[in-house]
Amino acid sequence: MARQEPSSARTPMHMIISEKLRKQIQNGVYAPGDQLPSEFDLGRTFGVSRTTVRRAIATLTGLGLVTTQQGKGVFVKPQSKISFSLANPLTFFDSELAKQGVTSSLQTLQYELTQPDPEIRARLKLPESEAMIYLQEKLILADEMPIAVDLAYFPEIVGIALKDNVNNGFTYRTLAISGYDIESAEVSLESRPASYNVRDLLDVPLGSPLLVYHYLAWDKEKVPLVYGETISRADRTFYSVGLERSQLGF
Amino acid sequence: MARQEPSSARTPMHMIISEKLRKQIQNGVYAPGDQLPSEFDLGRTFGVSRTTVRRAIATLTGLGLVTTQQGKGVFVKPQSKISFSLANPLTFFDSELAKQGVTSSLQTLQYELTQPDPEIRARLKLPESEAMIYLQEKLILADEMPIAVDLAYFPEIVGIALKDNVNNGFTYRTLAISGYDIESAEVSLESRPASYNVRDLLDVPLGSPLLVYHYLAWDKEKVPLVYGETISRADRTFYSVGLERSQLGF
DNA sequence: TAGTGGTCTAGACCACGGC
DNA sequence: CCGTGGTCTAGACCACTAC
Repeated sequence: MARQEPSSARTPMHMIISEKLRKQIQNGVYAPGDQLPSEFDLGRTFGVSRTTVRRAIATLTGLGLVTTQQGKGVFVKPQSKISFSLANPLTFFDSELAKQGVTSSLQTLQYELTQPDPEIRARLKLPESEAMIYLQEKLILADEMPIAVDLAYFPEIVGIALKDNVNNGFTYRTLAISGYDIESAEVSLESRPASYNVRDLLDVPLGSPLLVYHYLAWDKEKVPLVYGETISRADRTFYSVGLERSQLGF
Repeated sequence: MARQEPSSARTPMHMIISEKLRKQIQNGVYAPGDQLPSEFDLGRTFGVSRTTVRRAIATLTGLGLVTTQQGKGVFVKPQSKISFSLANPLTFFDSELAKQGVTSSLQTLQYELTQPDPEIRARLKLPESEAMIYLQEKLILADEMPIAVDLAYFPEIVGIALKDNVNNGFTYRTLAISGYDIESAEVSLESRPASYNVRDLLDVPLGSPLLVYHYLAWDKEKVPLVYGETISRADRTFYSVGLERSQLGF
């Protein structure tokens, strides 16, 4: 039942197909928002089974070029990205996004006292193993679409003070209002594939790349005030910052 | 020929299988470096076809948890990441990586005069459309394995001055030696899926996440000295930086 | 030579969207 | 209702690795 050409061409058919479609998308043959031919049609035009076409489409999905919608078809994805500030991505994020022509909003999903993971406890330098923390979970929307989730962990004392201001503005600003002044911070950025938890919140396929911004902030006495992670869709966001001579590493 | 249970369970078999394996990997049932059962065996134990097993394995590959090796098997990937400095990732990168217990080296793939893309020309603010630039392409190795590619674009005058020092140290330091002092810079970070070009250089599967670090540096007169991109394997690297109060956005 | 993953087929049923 | 993508099968051949 299986048939395979004498492998005159070394490159597999699914790759030939995905490359052809990729170039057509890049060259504007299919514009953002356009629908690709159906899997059945593609199979007929390339003379391959539907399985092979699906393999090619899966590649394009992995490259972030198309999305599939059951019952409708395969569509070319728009590509624009939103900029976050690396020095402080989420303070004033609303005005910053407005500058980029994007309407934004915040949604606090939860704010609760809970027991921290050992890892979180270590980062916040909490000595006792029974110490509790406040967890704030927020959803960041741009143009009505969720683009990021923020998880912030506060030591209990800090968290109590924040309680009333939780819905105003954002982390660093909220801290300042409550009388906690940040003196320094350590931030880092990594990329991670989407797992099941965030997949639903951010409406992305499993395994698609996410940007994870970690932040740890201290007061004058080097006491940790907050640790957090902002998890954003890598296909919709990037981080940037300007650096002066004194800040460069030489 | 096709058989499908009455869909008592709503979740597809390939997802059940990938989730089961994912949890086993997370719980250490399969440690880093371990080999998973063969596709044939997994199909037998789960009572599904090999195609379905392969679909599950593809998910795990997308999550960065396993790698497949033709003729050998499926293996659990080790997970450690190397830190780059965000303020200046590639100056002194050797000593920085040594601190992390990693031996590193640099390999200049090419250094040549060429005609820039319109995008590069715009970033370097080159007025004439016939202006040429120097392109430096470098491979960064950690523990003998390629983890990043760096593409640096220099205006012609700058590039000539650099010619003799190209193999010493790295971009910013090389510039300083040649008498070009950087006064300020704008850097940004994004994540992008691996395309065919970098796939071979970095030895990663197509579509796996990459971190892309963009840098644009100017002298005192705000004349661009270099624009570049450092493209690194997201499963092997992250970026971090310390910030003082004055640098925070408030 | 045996065992592994990589590619591919022809056909089935299911779930969803829109007419 | 039909057309779309989502899931799945049983079996084939190829390419690579190891013994």
